[in-house]
Amino acid sequence: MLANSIVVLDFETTGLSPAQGERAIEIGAVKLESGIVTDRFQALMNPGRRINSFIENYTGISNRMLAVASPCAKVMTDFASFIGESNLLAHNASFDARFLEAEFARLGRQVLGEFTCSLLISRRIYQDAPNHKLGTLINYKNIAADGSFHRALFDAEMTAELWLIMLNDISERYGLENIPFSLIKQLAKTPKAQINKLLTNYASKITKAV
DNA sequence: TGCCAGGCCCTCTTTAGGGCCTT
Repeated sequence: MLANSIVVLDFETTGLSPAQGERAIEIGAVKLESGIVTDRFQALMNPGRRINSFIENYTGISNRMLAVASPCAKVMTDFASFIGESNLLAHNASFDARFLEAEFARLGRQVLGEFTCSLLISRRIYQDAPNHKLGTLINYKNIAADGSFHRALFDAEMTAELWLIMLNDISERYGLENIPFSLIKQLAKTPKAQINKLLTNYASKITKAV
């Protein structure tokens, strides 16, 4: 079903915009290879300043926890080794991509893999869902959730499970055995009204090729 | 708590506005 590997990641941060000086405070990620979780990464990181009470309440991450965490530079250096040149996935990837790029830029690094977004795919595949928040989609697809949302590793794990189910649903709906990353990239930017045509045509080409 | 930002996406659109998502 999923031929290539991908790293599913999630950041907890001090706010919404690295351009406004916000920093990462936790990174969580799982590595998927052929649809199986083969590795995990989780670390809190000290942003060098206190976080506000909203972020403490929202994430459950306290200033006391961050005071004893490694600095962002150490954690992000380790994370760069973890992801290597893997392609990347996140729920609302534009948010996580901005923070990954910003934290890497502080280290003189660049993101090597390509991002895709489970939010954009879910809006196309699950048009009847109540909304497309991660937690809502987990309930919508009856995925067991035994943990705390808004913690990085748990959200990454949930995004990965949702991702595999989305790929499976696409596979079943259109009779596809493999869904290459290139098709996912195309799917994420195709208007909703053209999704059926895109996937039907792709399935037709695959069938003819076989 | 919900504004800050930014990209996507819909519509009462495209010379724009506002909701959805992420923390």
